[in-house]
Amino acid sequence: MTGSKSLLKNILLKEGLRYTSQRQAVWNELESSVDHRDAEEIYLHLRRKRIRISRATVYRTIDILVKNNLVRKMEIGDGRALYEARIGNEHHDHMICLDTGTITEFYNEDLEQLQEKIVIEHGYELVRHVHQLFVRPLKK
Amino acid sequence: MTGSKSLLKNILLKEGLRYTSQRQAVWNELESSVDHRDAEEIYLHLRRKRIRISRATVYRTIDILVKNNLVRKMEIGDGRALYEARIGNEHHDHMICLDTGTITEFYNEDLEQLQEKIVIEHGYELVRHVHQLFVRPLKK
DNA sequence: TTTTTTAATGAGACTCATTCTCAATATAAA
DNA sequence: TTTATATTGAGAATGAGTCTCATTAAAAAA
Repeated sequence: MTGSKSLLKNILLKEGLRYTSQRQAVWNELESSVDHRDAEEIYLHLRRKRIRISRATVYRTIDILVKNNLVRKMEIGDGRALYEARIGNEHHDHMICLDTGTITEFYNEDLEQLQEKIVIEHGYELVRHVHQLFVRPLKK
Repeated sequence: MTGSKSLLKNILLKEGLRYTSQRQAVWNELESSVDHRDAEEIYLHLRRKRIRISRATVYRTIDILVKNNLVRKMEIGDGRALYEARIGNEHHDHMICLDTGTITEFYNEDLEQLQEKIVIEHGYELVRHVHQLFVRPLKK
């Protein structure tokens, strides 16, 4: 059994859910891609590969993966949500180029610590955060 | 003519748009509230006050206000967009309590500067950003 | 002022991502 | 195997937001 297969199986087990080929297919799809994909793309790509799956199942599976931290959900304000596997993928935030749509990942330790500090000063603990920088190329 | 009335008029003038009672009503509604409201709330509140307006006009007016920096749009991931007037309201980001839904505004100069720095290091300039901290009350 | 021009509005149809329903199917426990 | 029940698929439903187009109302022109 491959690593990714047992990873998914363990999570489904922990959640008391059944292991199905559809759930594995969605996870494979996300895990094997470095891009940020939306649900429809995942659905279409699986169908193109002759995998029998419905949109509903794609959405339902993504929910499970997100709740179990295998996948991160991001919304960039155009109505759709994009997803990326967290596996082999350190925490990072996103920079979105308004000219080209290019998404660049960034990570800054000072920023992370500053967030923690701000939250604690307000009497809270940080659960998660959304940090998106909408940018344009610097013209020289 | 009150300040807020001439403010709106000036913006509509600049944009080559007409001044209407509906546009004024939407702006009044946003400007007089400190809360973060969604379009439906604004629509219902105006209707309750016997103001003749349609949902379409509420959305169309909010777009104008957002484009002209009178109003800030924020999406917290539940599908709706929330709006707040920028007037008498310094730039800030949001901390959203997952237990109570309470939205706390925060501002931190170091954070702002760090963002600018990160973006420049990647060869971009910052146009706008979304920074939301999802939190829970600290238990002692 | 009154008329004319044309932008804005309202009602409801439409879109699009996502969620729901429920009969059929497949998993895994017995 | 059989049984109990979780999962699936197809398509209906939802809900925020957008679009259409006939009607109305600003404001420019007369």
